[in-house]
Amino acid sequence: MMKAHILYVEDDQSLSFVTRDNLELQGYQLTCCHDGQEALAVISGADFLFDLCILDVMLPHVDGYTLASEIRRRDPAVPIIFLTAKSLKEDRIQGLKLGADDYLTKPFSMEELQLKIEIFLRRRHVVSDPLPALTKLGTLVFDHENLLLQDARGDERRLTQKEADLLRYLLEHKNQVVRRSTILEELWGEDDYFLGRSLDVFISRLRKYVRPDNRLRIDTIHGVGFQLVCPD
Amino acid sequence: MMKAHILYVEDDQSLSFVTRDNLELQGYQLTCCHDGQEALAVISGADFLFDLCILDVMLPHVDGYTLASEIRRRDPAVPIIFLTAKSLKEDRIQGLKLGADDYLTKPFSMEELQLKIEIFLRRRHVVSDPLPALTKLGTLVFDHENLLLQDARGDERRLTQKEADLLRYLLEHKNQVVRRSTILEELWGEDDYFLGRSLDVFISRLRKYVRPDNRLRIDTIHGVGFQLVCPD
DNA sequence: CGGCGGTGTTAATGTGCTGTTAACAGTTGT
DNA sequence: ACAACTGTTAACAGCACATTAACACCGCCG
Repeated sequence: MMKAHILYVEDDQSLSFVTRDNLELQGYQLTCCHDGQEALAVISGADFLFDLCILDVMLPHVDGYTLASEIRRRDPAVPIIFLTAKSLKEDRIQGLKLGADDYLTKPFSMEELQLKIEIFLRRRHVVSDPLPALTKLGTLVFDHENLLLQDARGDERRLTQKEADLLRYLLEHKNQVVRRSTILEELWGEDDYFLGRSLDVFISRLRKYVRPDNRLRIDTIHGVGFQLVCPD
Repeated sequence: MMKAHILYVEDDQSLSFVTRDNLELQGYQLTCCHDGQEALAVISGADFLFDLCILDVMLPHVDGYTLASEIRRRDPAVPIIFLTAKSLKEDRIQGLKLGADDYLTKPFSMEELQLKIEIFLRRRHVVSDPLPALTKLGTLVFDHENLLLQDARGDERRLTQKEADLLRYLLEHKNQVVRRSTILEELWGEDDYFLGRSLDVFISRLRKYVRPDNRLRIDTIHGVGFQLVCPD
């Protein structure tokens, strides 16, 4: 299985250092941030979805709760563990309501953190997924189930079924050349001149939709078909 | 949708009563035991798997830890929440190592327990939402059991069974796109043109009913279905 | 370089899907 | 039998979307 990718947001540098060391030693791939804004930028800019987030509640600029709901907006399923100095019941409840999956009170033991991380990661691929299957497309988040395409700023665009199907098809064959005729057979069921022109119209629209991430392109392979080009 | 089946093992009868009442009100199906042996018998005898287990650590005859590993032997994936009087770090860590997924220290608040239950059930998708008799829908209160919808001013509207079923279905999938065909299959049992038009009539009515709260919308996803949009 | 077929893009078009109201039919209770 | 209530069908208006049209452009072939 892939190394689990963990986002860790903590403004206390010395604690952050220790924790990072420990978790990396456990074989996790860590991305550390020191304030909420940085974290948001990292999430928006990443080409992948994190497997788990560990957030300090007290952060400069953007507090942990706000950060958590921003993260949830982009990936409703990712487990979030809050770190907090307070251990008041009301704070815990507030945090759980706002989307935390678990709570750890500072000072915490590394062992306990590791155990809690394992608990959530263990379940990561067991999920039978009625939660929308989200796909990262560069910095965009594509939700085929809900026909939604979200850009790095969090703006959502609603797609039609055909648009979503075509985008998914290209995504399933990203960085590969797909033939016009294959797409038409696959998504339209037949292949004639006019449906071909229809396909062109759709490609044109998708190009507009993916423009927010300028590393994404849909290349034309003249006389053959198209190729969705994207990093990773 | 299936009610979530929860095993609750607790030897303190008065606490057990309160908790049971609360959780059943939330729409969970509870099986209560008062010691470890009874719990083991129940698990062995049941012809279904529990969706979640809540175990007191201090139990007569068989302690919570032993019980937990027995449960795990039968169902390695079921989430287990421990209830404990102690809140020592060593105890928590010990518990987590032995297969607990979360820990709650007595005395605990019912709200926190409910939230923690939800966190684990959500991930298993046993129930995307438990179906409490009363559900808040923005400022409205929806009582599916009694077919009542109450607005912010306290005015009550009586719903028909189908209206209530449809509203509940949308609520169970709020902020998700639900397909016409799925709704029809689920609530009407079949999917043809006329039933589809019937569905439109019902959606039209529900739109009227939820208008008192202008943050609530039922969006049409052309050619696909509907989406109940509501805050939180 | 010149032509032709393939493609990009925008706008117009028409079909099918949806919103809504009202009539209708079936059921229940009186 | 009647009234009240519920779900379905009808009818018509309105809209969204896939398709078609139109025109500009490009790249490959001679």
